[in-house]
Amino acid sequence: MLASPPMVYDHQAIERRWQEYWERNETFRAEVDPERPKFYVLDMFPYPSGDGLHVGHVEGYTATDIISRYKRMRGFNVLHPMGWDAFGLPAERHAMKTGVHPARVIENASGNFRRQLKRLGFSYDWRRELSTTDPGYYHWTQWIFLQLWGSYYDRQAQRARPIAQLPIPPEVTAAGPAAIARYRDDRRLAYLDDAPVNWCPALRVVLANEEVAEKVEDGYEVVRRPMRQWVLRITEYAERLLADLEGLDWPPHVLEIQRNWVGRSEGAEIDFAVDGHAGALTVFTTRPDTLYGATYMVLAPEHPLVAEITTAAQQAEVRAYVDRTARRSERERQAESIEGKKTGAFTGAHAIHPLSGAKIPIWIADYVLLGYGTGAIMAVPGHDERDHAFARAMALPIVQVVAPADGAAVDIAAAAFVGEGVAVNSPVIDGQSTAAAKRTMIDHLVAHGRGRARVTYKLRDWLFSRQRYWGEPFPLAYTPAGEAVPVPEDQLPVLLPEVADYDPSEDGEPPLSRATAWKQLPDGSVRETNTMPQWAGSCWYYLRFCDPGNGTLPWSKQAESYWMPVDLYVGGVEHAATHLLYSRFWHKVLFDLGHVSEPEPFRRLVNQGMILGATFLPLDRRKDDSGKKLVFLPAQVEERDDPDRPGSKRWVVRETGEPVEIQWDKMSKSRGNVVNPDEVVASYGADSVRLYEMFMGPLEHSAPWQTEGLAGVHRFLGRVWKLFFPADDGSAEAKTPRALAAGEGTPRQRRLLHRTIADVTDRTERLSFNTAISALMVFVRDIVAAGDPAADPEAMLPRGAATQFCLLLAPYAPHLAEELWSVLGHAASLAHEPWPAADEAWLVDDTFTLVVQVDGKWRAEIAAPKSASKDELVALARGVEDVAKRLVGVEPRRVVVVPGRLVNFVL
RNA sequence: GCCCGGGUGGUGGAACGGUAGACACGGGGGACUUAAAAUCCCCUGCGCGAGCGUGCGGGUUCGAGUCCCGCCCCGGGCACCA
Repeated sequence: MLASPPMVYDHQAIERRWQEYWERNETFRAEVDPERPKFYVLDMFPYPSGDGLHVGHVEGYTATDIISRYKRMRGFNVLHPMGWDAFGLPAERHAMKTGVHPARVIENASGNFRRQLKRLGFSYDWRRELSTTDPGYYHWTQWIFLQLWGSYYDRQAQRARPIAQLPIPPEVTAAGPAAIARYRDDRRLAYLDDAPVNWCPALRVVLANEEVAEKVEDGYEVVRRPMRQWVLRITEYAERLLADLEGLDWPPHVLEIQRNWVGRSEGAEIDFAVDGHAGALTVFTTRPDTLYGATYMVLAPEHPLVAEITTAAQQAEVRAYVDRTARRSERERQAESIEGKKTGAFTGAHAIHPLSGAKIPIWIADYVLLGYGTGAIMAVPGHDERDHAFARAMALPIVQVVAPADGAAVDIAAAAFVGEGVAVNSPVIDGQSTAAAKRTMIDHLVAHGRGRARVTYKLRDWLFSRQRYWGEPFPLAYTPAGEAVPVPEDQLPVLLPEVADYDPSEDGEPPLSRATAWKQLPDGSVRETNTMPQWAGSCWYYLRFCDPGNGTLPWSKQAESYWMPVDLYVGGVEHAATHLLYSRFWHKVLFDLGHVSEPEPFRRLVNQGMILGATFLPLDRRKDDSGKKLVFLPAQVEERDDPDRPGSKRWVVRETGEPVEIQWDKMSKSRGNVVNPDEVVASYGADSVRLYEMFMGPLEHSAPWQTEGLAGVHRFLGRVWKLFFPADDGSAEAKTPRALAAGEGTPRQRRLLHRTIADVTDRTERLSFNTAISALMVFVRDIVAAGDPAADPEAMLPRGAATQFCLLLAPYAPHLAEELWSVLGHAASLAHEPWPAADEAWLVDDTFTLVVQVDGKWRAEIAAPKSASKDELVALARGVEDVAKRLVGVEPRRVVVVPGRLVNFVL
């Protein structure tokens, strides 16, 4: 239970007063102002869940709020908005359970979030609040979808263009309008595809590749099944999504995830003739230098050539294998095969080796994936582990074509040699290093028309439709002939209709398909009944924040070019492969089409760490009756003296006295270890919560939530208060503030003040909030000396120092800072006051602490004048008794003098 | 397996190549109080000590937590992607 700490000052009243003041005065209202430099600080906007905020959310929001407030005081025009990513499954599932419309669910939840955020004093411009579920918002989500649908990728120019500019080949034109339409549809950035998708039967929804891992981790089954779905051609942007990471100030970790996800690899395409058939079988390989080692070919079982080339004798076997593969889940397929258990079937057909002319058998096997490269490989068992395993299983020949550069012998029959080395048994490239051999081989293939250099990517196109209710409707309908036709822009938005039942059918028929009146259009066409995934709304919300009220455009050119890009974006790392990739993709499409002015949306990205919550485990880790691990929640335990170790405490279960061990985990409702900010704000105050979350450690680090730490910063704020009201004992007369000395105080006080200004400024810039707070603590500890103010000016608080301290404190503890600012006699908020400037003259002392070392070991420290020459410093150092003693009878080989730092005698 | 981070007191964490451990929590002692709470002050890396100390072993340097090489461990990402 949260015990209320003693109250040094009335934080509740102060917080209420200033939150009302800010709201009434629209203190944080942001408007485009070309005269002033802008700064755009963005939080990853939350999904407004019914559980409300927990203290984990608050960490990132506090960081962005500190920067927002700081930048305002530095003269920047700051855009700092907040909104709701409110489409998605949880609201819909809640609706299914309770019958409450998802829109109501979201309205309640976002109202609660808004209240909680305001209570923490965050300086959002609430006039810009938006929800992705608002028709005025998803109007433009639909509009962007139509931009994608209405564009193709010009590979020559490496950019998207309107589909009307797509050159139509004469033979297509000759074939008539239907052929032209099909030609265009095949090239649009949004297209319909029948390919197998990731279907989650329990959730009754398809998943994007990026989402599969997470759902599987959550225990859901995901199977592949063919469905006709909208897909976005993100793969066209693979190279740019990769290359443009270069200029971004993002955490290395996130850059790595994105690079991995795009998965670029360089290699070659090689054409193999198929014996007895026209046309070629093209493979992709990253090791064209091993071409002479290809002893067989493998096609993915789904490869279109399989049916064509399989011989009569092999038909039955091949068909059985293809069926078997289709029925097994991706996971089943992979699990066995990765262990080295390779399966496959021989097609009976043979390929002609493009260099040796040898006939090599063509197999099918599920270790080759249709979706990557060309869906076919040349198998080089000598130098690829997977091919090696397969060759051994099927008794296929293994030959060596690469040898280790150091001449070591390798047993190619026992294991593949996958390293680089020197080409052997390869007439065209014998003796060449792997790198050179790759180049030579590609040149050779090009010269003979048998291949070409090629880059492939792991990134797949983005599956974009969902069989759910609570999402954006697609702005498209199908004519009776089955042609997809866009809803005219002037008829947007396509509103989400009311339905009786939110559940899709078992086979994936979306709930909107039962909204018959809605889906049936007067002209006989039928609306698309899938909806967009939750990512759609979050792909561009940062753009809408620039101009949220615009009723005629998604954003004005003026607002976009002024505010964008986002200067600082703070959020969780869990969006590294999804949201951040998707929105970069959309942004680039919008850039190509001239709707935005820069190719990347987020200049700087920071991932805040997790705040961990406590649960308690019995020492024997026993399970409860239902077989689950037994855990105790913070409310069930308390700290008591440990009888085994006097003087220290341990955690015990309150009722039984059983000792338990503390365990820190990510906060989650199901674990029961969530800390609600409302509770801690009520007892310690918003400023304490903000300060504590920042003081826990670097923003990127995860850290455990500990009430003792919260009490620590709470005490600090109490000391700040007592700096201004030293006698405050709650009585009325004590409410008079401390008498202030004029000016900035004694030299010592001035040095401390300007040191504090310099440190807090530098550390805030570096987002090193924990150390900035520590500088504030040092100031409060040292600014006023103990003693009699009448006799000792050091015991007075100088007005100048008090004033500037308020400003330094303001980004961190804005309520208290505003209150003290007004105590100092200011009528208006300090939110737009200029940030204090450190006076260089007070940063440099006229003396400094000179460290004297002998042989690099610390021996003494003495005060030395800053102005002293090197020789004078050495003389001073030699004068130190302990040093002189050590130098008796020895002349140092060398004397190192670092002015302002140290003297080191090297013997 | 490959690729990124990271290993500093009892704890969270500080340290432009220049006094390792700022600041805070926890712990110990004291002041105030009839008493307690709250508050304030002092001590608190290890070692009785010379000294020793930033995961381990080398190296560069007058000087290394920081730079280089080789390991170990922890966290994360990717992985049948040819």
